Amino acid sequence: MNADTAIQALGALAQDHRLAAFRLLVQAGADGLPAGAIAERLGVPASSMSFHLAQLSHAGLIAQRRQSRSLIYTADYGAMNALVGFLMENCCGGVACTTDSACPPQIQTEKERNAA
Amino acid sequence: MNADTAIQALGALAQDHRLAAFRLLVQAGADGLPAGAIAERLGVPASSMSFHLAQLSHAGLIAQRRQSRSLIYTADYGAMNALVGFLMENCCGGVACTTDSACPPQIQTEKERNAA
DNA sequence: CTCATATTTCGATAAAATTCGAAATATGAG
DNA sequence: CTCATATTTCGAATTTTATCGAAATATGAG
Repeated sequence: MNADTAIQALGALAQDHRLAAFRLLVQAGADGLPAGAIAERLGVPASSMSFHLAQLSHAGLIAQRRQSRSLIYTADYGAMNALVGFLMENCCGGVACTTDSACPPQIQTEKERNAA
Repeated sequence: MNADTAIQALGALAQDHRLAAFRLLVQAGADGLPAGAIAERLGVPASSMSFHLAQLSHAGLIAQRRQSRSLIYTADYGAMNALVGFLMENCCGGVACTTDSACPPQIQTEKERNAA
């Protein structure tokens, strides 16, 4: 993941309705949730929620599929993983930035993965 | 870490100059860097950089100390760690969201830590 | 085809973030 | 005290985000 992609993802999550929506989708798992259900559970008008879902989608954090009349959104765990990986590699000095590091040398950097 | 704090931190990192500045500070380690050096290395006017450093500081991601005429900024690894922890706990389904999970059950949730 | 449901797109407005020069503040040197 | 350096704060302009009702699009039922 490059910095521009990371900024897109960080920005997508840096908004309360979007973070809440993403968390709902993470909880919902592979089944996902239809746009209307997300909007209703968060008390946000459908058109506003649609705007936020588009942001998350554009950032690659969620995927969309149609099921009859509903558009079902699902969290993309891979994208989230990539974001966390980026933060750990670029913003934690290359090492897991935990003090009570339970698992310090196990984290493989992107470079190491590419080399393997 | 609660959602509001996480949103602050995510928003602080979701901007190219700020992300770049934070990465410089991570590289610089405990010594940190003076505001002027960051601004110069990123080619950003001092007043603009000052604005961005204030955002990062307000989000708790960096700390400030005065050394003679310079204000030295340093990355706060603990805050970064907390952010990564929040993302892993709340946005990865409670488990490390890695597919090739090197260290899956080792990650302790905030609840587990509080209980211990 | 017509109607109802689910959701997005449009458009206009309001709110927040970004930019950066100029002026103000803080510190130290002579 | 006066001057130079380092940085922030202020103010004003520009750009980006967020909000939400109304209209448009997509799908399926009868």
